[in-house]
Amino acid sequence: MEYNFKAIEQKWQKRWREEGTYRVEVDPSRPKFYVLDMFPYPSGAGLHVGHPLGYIASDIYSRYKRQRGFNVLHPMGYDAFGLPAEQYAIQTGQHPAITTEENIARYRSQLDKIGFSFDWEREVRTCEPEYYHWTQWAFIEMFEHWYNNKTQKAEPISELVKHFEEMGTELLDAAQTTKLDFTAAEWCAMTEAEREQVLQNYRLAFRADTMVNWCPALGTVLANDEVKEGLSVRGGHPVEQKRMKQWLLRVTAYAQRMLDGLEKLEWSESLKEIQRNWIGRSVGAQVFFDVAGMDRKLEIFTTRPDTIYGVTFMVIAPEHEWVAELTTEENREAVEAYIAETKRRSERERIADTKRVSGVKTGSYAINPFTGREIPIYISDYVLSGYGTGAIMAVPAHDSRDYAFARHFGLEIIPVVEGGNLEVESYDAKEGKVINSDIINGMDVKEAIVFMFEEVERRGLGKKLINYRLRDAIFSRQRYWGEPFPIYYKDDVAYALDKSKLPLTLPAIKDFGPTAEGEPPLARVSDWCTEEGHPFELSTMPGFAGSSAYYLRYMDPHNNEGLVSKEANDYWRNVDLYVGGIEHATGHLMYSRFWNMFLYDLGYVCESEPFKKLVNQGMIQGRSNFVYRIVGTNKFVSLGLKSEYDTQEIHVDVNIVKNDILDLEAFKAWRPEFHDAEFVLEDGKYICGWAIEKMSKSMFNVVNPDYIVEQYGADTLRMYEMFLGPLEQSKPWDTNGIDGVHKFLRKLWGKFFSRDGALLVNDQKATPAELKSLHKTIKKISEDIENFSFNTSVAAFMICLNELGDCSKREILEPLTALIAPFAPHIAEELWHEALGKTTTVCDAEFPVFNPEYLVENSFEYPVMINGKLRFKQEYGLDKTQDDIAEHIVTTEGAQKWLEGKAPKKIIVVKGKIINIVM
RNA sequence: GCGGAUAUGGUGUAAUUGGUAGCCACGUCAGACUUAGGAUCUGAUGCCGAGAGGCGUGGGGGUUCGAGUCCCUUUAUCCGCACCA
Repeated sequence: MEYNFKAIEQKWQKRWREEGTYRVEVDPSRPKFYVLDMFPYPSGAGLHVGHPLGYIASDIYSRYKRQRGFNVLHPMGYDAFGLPAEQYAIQTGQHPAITTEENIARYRSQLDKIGFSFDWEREVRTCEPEYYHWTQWAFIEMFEHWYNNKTQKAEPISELVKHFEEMGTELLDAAQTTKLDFTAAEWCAMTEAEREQVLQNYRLAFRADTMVNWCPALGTVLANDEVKEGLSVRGGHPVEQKRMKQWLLRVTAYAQRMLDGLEKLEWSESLKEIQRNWIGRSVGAQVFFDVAGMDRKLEIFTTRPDTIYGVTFMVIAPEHEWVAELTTEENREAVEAYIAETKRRSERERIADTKRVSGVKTGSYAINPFTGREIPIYISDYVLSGYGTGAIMAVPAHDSRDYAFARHFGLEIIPVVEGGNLEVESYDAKEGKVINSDIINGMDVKEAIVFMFEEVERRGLGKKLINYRLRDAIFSRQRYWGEPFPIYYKDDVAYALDKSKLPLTLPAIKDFGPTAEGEPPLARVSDWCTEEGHPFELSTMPGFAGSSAYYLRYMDPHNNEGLVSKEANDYWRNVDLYVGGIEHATGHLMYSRFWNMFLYDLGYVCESEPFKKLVNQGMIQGRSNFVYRIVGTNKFVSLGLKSEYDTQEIHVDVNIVKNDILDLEAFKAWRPEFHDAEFVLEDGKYICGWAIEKMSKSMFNVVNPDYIVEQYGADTLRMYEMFLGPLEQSKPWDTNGIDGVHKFLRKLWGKFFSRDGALLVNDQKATPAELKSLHKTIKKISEDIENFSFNTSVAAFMICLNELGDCSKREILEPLTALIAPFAPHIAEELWHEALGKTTTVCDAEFPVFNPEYLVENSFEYPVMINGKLRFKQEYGLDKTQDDIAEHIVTTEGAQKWLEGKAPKKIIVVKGKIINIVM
């Protein structure tokens, strides 16, 4: 009987579905384990062979944990709001809900073929009102809370209002947009609109008039992580800076906690480093500089107060609020021209020529608080308005940008740390002896930094301060296909909708582009307002809104009372293993942590971090194939002969190429223009060229998992994807080689059934060699799964089978079947029932336990002296006297000690020769 | 510029964590069975060399009895951040 994967896989997928094999419920009697994949955005192109890589790995792990006795939560759903469906809608008029629905159906059928152990009854879709109800709910909660830096947690806005009523801003330490100062009396005198204006300065979800990333091509604003090098991540359109009134999330409030939280997480060091850089904490000092002839103090931020004696000028950002005041009459024209030019330049241009030095004098002077000297104040766009205070003290001797600026404008350069060659470049002195600096002369830099932090405070010039690079997340999008904001306006004052009115459902529309006035699509909906006629917010939420708390919803997906019940959350807690791409490092993974910490503060969830362990699977690239057409003909020349002709390289569909050999008939049938193609062959074959490229339709290198399942079966696909290489590594997909894995599964089958279908499984006793082979494999597989080293697992299975030869003993095959079940569940299930006669699912078969006794002879033992002879590691047949050993000893010292009767720690034997004795 | 990662046969990779480099596959070659082979099975296969033997983990240096593994240095590729004061 042949291994009929098609029949087997269909049979078991159907049974699993009918019997609800993968359904899970809260069960306090068993330990839980939560394995999560980053849910996909269902694009129109469907899944390619790269998408399931992570799903397969997590599925293996889930099945393994289940076999180890854990109650495993392993859900799947769809991140269904987003730009592509909407762009498609704008072009075709097709409602995004419909395309999304179709795409989801396609994804589902593709996923089902691979045999995942998902509990589909817990499926969530972010675009469904029952789901986004809780996205909107969380937004209202954020709107109704502020962050108290003193208690380090979110607190209700009502508490803040009480504080204002009692003492104004006195003693308040809150996360805020700008620092406000008012008394209780002033607060009480404010109108409702004025108060709301003030509160927006503290709310965790708030509306503010700020500089935002505006993408004209997409017609929307974007968050920082959605912009890369001045271009939108999606689509690669130019992005410009624009001042707009937008909704934001005050993620900066949680900057320190998000930074600290990283310590406890089992994430890759590189991913943690990306988040650390993104948060960008830096410890420095705020220092106030007097402005000559003005009752003004210019505030700057510096991490190097020790270099203050080397400050010879100051620079403020063109957007700095005091530009107009600091500019003197004779410089006004130049300053205004410079600011106009800065505004005109796009973000991309600015990034492109960071080398260019530009700036103008304001005409004002500041006074160096330590030297008392007057120093000029400049405006330049190398100082960013968004970081620190938008003003810097320039130390040209020890900062490359200040140096370039000083050189360009002929400003004085005073070295304050020994070393470097200031004729050529600045000297970034992180250590060394301080010079030209009065009170700190002779100190080491490190010492001087500490001293100066204190000195600045002592002299009342400023204080120690921590700055973060992290920005608040811009949360509104001028688009249609997203969650509506549960916000309405009365006289332009924002109010949150009552939570009992949720969900606020997205109205159906026909035209998905912006209005003629440039308003978001929702402006077209005439009755987009409350019952009282107050207009709703027109923009919708960004993609990351729906994905920020989906892992919580899976715990309790059908709950209509809350996001997740306390009971479900107390049991499932948080995600034990999260598998997904590293591209979400500064987006989804930051927002999710923020969102979760906020809900944690409010007591809705019991864990402060959402994802305990995270594994980043690599990207699967495409492997393209080429044919070479002789220019001007319809004749194609094989790779090895192409240098003899003038040829043109053409991408050819990889699905009609096997092992780089072109299927000539399939090629002719592929496209009409190749119908009459002729070929120049080598050895009767047409060999194609190849290259590693991104997997995409236009390169004809997309491999559909459906096709692989059709040809080889899901179990082969699963094992081959793992066999391809280490999970974390990016690698090209290459269908060549899949035969090896497929052959292995057929061999496995052949252990249970003969070709004519006879059952080979017998009850003979296993030999020590067979048991050794089995237990070596059990040990290896257990370790590999825990380490996510699935590629070596597959190799271990192959070795085991090779070693077992034609052994068909139940004693060996039964544990082997349970061992391979996480990897190849269909064939394992079939063998489990049909060959081993089991009646329960292999998914619940106990994972075989490693018994070291079977491996004893293989272990490294310490040598034992018996009658003057060394008994040691029988495998090498050693039976040596002390003298024999002395001859082979490389370290005389080791030999000496050994001969003196001391016990060696380890004896190193290579090719039967002792090469070392470690004492 | 800063930070992180990677580099091993024709290809994907492995190496008990400092101990016989190349496991397991793909590919290639040879053989068997076949009308046939893009099927199946068996064997060989790092490179040079007829052989003995020599050389081999991007390059150079070091530590060590012993280095793919540790240290220094250098090159290449990939990724992240980037006028962040």
